Amino acid sequence: MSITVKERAGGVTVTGLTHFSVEKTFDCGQAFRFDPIGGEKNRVRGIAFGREVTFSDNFGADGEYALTIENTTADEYESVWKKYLALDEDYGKINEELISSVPEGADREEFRFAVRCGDGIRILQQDKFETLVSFIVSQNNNIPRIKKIIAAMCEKYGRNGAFPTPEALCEAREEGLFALRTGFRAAYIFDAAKKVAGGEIDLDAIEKCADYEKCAAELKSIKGVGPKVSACALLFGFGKTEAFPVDVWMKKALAERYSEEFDPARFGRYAGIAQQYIFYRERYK
DNA sequence: AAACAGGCCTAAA
DNA sequence: TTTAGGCCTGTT
Repeated sequence: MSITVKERAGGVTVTGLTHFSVEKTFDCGQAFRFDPIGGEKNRVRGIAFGREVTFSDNFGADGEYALTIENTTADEYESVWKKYLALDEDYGKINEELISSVPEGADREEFRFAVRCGDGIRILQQDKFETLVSFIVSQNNNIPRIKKIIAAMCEKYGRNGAFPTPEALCEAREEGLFALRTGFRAAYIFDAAKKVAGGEIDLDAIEKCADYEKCAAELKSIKGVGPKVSACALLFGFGKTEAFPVDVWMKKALAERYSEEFDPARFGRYAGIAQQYIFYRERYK
């Protein structure tokens, strides 16, 4: 079944999708500027790349699954949202590949269950600088406060709702960032803004670089960016699906549900997608 | 009201 | 190389 895009008044409707869920994709903690509207978890509104947009999905009267994107055009879908939502990836195939990469036995069955729980999650490809800063803010923090801080940052230092540029955050200075209630993270955010704006760190080059460890090392030269933050930034903002962020939930899942022999490194180039399934299963099931 | 939140830094072994 | 405290803030 191939994907069909229909343009209509104020938006587009996409049919023929499989392995996609608005709710799971926006509820798994990778994006901080989207919220459900109308009490419906399968309808979220937010801002990405400076564009306000609404995503919703449902099964129509004919039983066909459809994704609706409001406030866009077919052209913009092709140039922006398709890549953002990772709709050009074959997640069905990826899922099979991931499952078969786990040695047969209890570990594989547990992972198969995690895939069933998390199926529908797509790894978004968000703005690089925004993702980097967002995950710096996320450390030792909780989702509601992370969202509040990001919103305040966009409000105060962004233009027309867009996430602030590195230059804008440099001008804010550490004091301005601290005033957003970022706490001890203010110095970290400022260091990131300074290094990116000054050209010391080239985010585009990192995106193009195929050497994952080199990319991670580069980001880790920013104060406040360690293994977890760099992995999340690379996964959700730089298209590095091999990144495997290990947080408290992952440690718990790996310790309690998988054997000693289980090695996440074997997931390979799509390890980050496996990570999301395991995380989602742990967090929500 | 003490503990905790999808970590990281620094100091010390 | 690994480990223990401490950190801003807002909630529970």
